[in-house]
Amino acid sequence: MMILTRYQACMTAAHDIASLLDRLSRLHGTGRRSVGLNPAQASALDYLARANRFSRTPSAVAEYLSATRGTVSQTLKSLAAKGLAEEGPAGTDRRSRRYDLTAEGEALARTLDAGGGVDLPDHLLEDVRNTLRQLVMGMIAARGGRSFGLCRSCRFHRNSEAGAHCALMDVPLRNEETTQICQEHEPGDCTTKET
Amino acid sequence: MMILTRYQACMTAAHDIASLLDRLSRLHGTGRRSVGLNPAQASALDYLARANRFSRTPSAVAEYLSATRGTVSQTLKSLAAKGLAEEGPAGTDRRSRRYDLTAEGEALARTLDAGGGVDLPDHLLEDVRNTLRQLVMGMIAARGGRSFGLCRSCRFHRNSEAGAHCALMDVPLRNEETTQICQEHEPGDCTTKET
DNA sequence: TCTCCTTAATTTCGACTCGATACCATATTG
DNA sequence: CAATATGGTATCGAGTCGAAATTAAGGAGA
Repeated sequence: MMILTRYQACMTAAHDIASLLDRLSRLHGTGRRSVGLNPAQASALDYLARANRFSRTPSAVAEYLSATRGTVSQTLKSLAAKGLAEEGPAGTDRRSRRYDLTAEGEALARTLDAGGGVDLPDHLLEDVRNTLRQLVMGMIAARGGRSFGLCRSCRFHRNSEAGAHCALMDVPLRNEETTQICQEHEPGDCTTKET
Repeated sequence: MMILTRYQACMTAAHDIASLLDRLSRLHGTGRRSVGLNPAQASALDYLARANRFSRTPSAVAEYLSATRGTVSQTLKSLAAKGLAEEGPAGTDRRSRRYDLTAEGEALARTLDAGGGVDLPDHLLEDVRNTLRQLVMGMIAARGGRSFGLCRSCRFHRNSEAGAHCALMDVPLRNEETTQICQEHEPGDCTTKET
């Protein structure tokens, strides 16, 4: 029984993982087809619900979802058409747009929680989460993408007595913003593993 | 820092996992767009390369990939048109078809190995594989799907001095068949964790 | 200020996926 | 021998996606 670990020459661990990811992608994708949103819209909605105000532009969504800006543009427009998001200017650059979720959008985003269909004992959920996180980070790093981590784990994050502060944008941060996704995130001093 | 494990009320581990799966799906999907095959064809090719002779029917592929028979029918036809697979009868039921990979198909399937873009140290790969396997099995079980495990881990698998044997189909098994995917697989006596 | 270059976003187009539906051929059951 | 179930296929429409072209705005340098 011990010889089983390499039971077949052509079945490497990497290949096996690729196959599992494949199946996982399909299971996950077909599971989400229920709330009136298609998978792309659901993904964008979920991201918008978790990203901070600097990171809700079409370009940021596109990079997060590994899609093109053109594709994402359509998706965001359709979310706006459904009344789930609102388009507006982002900052002083007048080319840049930002999509904020409406109240309905926020509500719908919360209902997507249970959609995963993951049904495992609690202690395994943590393992799964950490493993998936490592895997995502590895794949991101391999193709030179951004980490899209939480603001507070960023190397530009400062915490003074006046409150949180971003040293890159040089702006003060509201408290809840420090636990949102930021497109400018760069893995920091590792005081926390919630990247 | 210890309070971080539940840093935001709305961010459960299950939701976080769903989001990670989402991103993973997209990273994985966009990575495979290279060998002249589209993602669906690559998935089917990989499955055909690993499934035993009872499990290479359109219906089996459809259930494995969580797709409809209609969709899979197209995919398999296109693989045949490219000379990567051959269609033929499956067993005595004259409705049933079976797709076998050609030599070119086998060769191409092997080149898909490195496609995952997973770049992690070896000892982590095993962890990742096992975690993903558990996750897939959990999701399958939650929706009543089949496990599609390896023949030799099935509860119908018998091993006599005459060779391997399937107690469900009541047929003898060639040696290499015991390490292939079977659509009739039901998790067995757990003598091995390679399900 | 006037170019040249870059970047953000959108639009359009074609290839493709996918699910739904209807349909055909072949078992299987009563 | 019906009635029903099952494996597979064809077709259609909605939607995804990437590529390429376009528009608009910012920035750099002469």
